[in-house]
Amino acid sequence: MSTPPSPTALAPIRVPAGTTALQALKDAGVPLKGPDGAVVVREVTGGDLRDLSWAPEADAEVEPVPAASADGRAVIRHSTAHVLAQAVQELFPGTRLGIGPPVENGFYYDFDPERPFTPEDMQALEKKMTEIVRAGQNFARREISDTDAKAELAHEPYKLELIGLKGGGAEDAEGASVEVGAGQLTMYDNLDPRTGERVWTDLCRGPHLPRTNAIPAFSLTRSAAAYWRGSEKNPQLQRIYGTAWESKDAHKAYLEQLAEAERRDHRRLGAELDLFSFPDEIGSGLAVFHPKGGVVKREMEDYVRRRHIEEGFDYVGTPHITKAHVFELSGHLPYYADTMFPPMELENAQYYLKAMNCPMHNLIFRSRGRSYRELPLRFFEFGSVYRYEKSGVVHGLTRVRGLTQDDSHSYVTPEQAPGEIRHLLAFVLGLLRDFGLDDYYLELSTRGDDPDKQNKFIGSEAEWAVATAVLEDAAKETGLELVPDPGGAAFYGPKISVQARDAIGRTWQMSTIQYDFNQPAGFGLEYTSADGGREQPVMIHSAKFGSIERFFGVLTEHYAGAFPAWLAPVQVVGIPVTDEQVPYLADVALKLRARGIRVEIDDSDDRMQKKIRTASKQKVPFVLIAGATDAEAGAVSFRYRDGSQRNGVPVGEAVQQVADWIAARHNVDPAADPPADPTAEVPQGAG
RNA sequence: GCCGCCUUAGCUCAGUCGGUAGAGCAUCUCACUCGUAAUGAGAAGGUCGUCGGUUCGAUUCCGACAGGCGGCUCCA
Repeated sequence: MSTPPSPTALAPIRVPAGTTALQALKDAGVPLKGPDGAVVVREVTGGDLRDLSWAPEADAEVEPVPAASADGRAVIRHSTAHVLAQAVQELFPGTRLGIGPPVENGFYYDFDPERPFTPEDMQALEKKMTEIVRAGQNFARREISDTDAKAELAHEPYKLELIGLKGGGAEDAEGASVEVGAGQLTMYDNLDPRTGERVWTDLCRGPHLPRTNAIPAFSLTRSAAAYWRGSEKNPQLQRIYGTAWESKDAHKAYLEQLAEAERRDHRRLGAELDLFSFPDEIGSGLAVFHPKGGVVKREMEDYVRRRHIEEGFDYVGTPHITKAHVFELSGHLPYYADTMFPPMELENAQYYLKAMNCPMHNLIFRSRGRSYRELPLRFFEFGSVYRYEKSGVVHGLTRVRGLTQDDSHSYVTPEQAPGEIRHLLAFVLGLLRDFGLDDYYLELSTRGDDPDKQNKFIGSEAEWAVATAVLEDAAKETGLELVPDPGGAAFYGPKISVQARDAIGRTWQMSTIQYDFNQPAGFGLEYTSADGGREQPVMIHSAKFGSIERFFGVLTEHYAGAFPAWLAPVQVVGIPVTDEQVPYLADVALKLRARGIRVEIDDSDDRMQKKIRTASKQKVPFVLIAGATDAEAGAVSFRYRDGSQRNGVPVGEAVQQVADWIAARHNVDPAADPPADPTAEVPQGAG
């Protein structure tokens, strides 16, 4: 009698003809029990996910996939999406089906219902889904000819469209391949476990769990509209999102992660911590920074200004509005006129609020003759730009209509470009580390090869190839993960962007470095080379924070408002045990201020416990408490942000400790240990 | 921009099946002087997002607009 192999480390199993994969696994002694032990299988020979109800016609090899893996979760989620669709069609007969793929952390299914779903509908659907899951219906795979499928799906126009796209390079449609695949069409029937009767059916390439009751845990999360096949030109369907996991614990952990993300939401923390707001009177997407947010912003700006000067940048300044002509020269206007604030007419000229700074820097470059000896020439400024983001996309500080870029442009000879890009990459990565973001990867955005998108890009194919190679080489040298982003380049050139993962595993696009050979041509930029000839420089755009506002928002969420001491709006709060100690603490505060430390004394009428609570809710890094005992001893008592304490610290030592911790940036911050993300996983595709 | 939902005090929210509103926190006042996350009492605070319509009467019903939220599309 052999020990049943573990599902995670099992050799391929032979499935004899005429046997189901399920039976073969049972015969091989693979444990197939209860929802938490759900096992799914993969056909090794085809490299394609298949399901347990599949009966191969000839010998085939299958291997189990652990439920707690990306593949296993995809199967669970896709099966749950089917259950959702079944529930929708039972409760809302006549609803047409779109597609229902697994996505990161869950799944969705698109529907064309009589009317949009309400929150009450969602509850009813979740209940119906639970019934279907409990019923333990079998998912049965059935191969079908195109003709038969079309007949069977005559009442499902969207499915018919998918069949029409089959094999014709239709994998572009988000998730469409999940439904139809490339060759043989398959239908999945849900069978009543007692009667074997078909209760529901859907066009799908699979794979699925063996039975609906192999879905361990799921819930519906939200509903929203989505364009059919992802195009604005198509009608909108109603999309229902849900999540499904291999165990109740994993499901719970995910829901807790969502709650944690909500607690960290910078829009909520911005109000709670009095950092910034968005007055309606000013307009959507236009932030104002309050004094406390102003401190954080100023620390960020001071840091990045100092670093640019250290790295050899020249600090320049340019106006907020300009005649249209500069954006014609730069080539931006045809692409972005719609997303810029509309022009102002003045004295027969059109003035635009600037939406980017590069053209202005080009004019500084062009203001006099330039020599190769000056290169690399590096301009930097905090450039405020205004972009008319569509109303539906404005989001807190991360997507605004008025923003400040820490924008720089390096003008270099083509030979200097690789070195400059390496230099910029090192600069950017060091900056992110100093702000506590040390988990990141790079994305290389190129023009790609989608023929529909090529007219967006200017410049020759050869120039693009050179630019892309330079960026790619520099990116590879960092040793960081490099993810391709075909089609994602700027119209004037390819770019590298740094994607940083925050404390709870979400990724944010931060800094960008862009290689541009087009604007120097448009502006007629040139320098005199060593042999007296005229050469065209390459310009390299880079923004380290990207936008100050956006970086601020991401930092707020990364730290959940508990900024490292050097960034904290208030670094120290002094709390007297009784009013008697106010003058004593005021004296301590003077010593701290002399070291440039931001300190406040809470001399309100509240009790000290309340003051501690207030300081704690404001996420102040250091609370210094002084009572009669401390005052007599010339000491203070620390209460750190994590709740730990250190009593009776001599004032001189206390001041030094605070100063040291601030100088050390994030590394020694007592609250710099955010909870680990239990559900992090590699993002997965829709198929 | 598109679809859906939402907008009541500074904040978080009750409430009015159409007869102009209430709590907690915050604020202010007074008392309390207290050793590591909420002392007590009192006061003040709202033309119920804006404009229009229906109605004897609209915060409530309808419409438009503004702003917000969740997605989609977009993101130089």
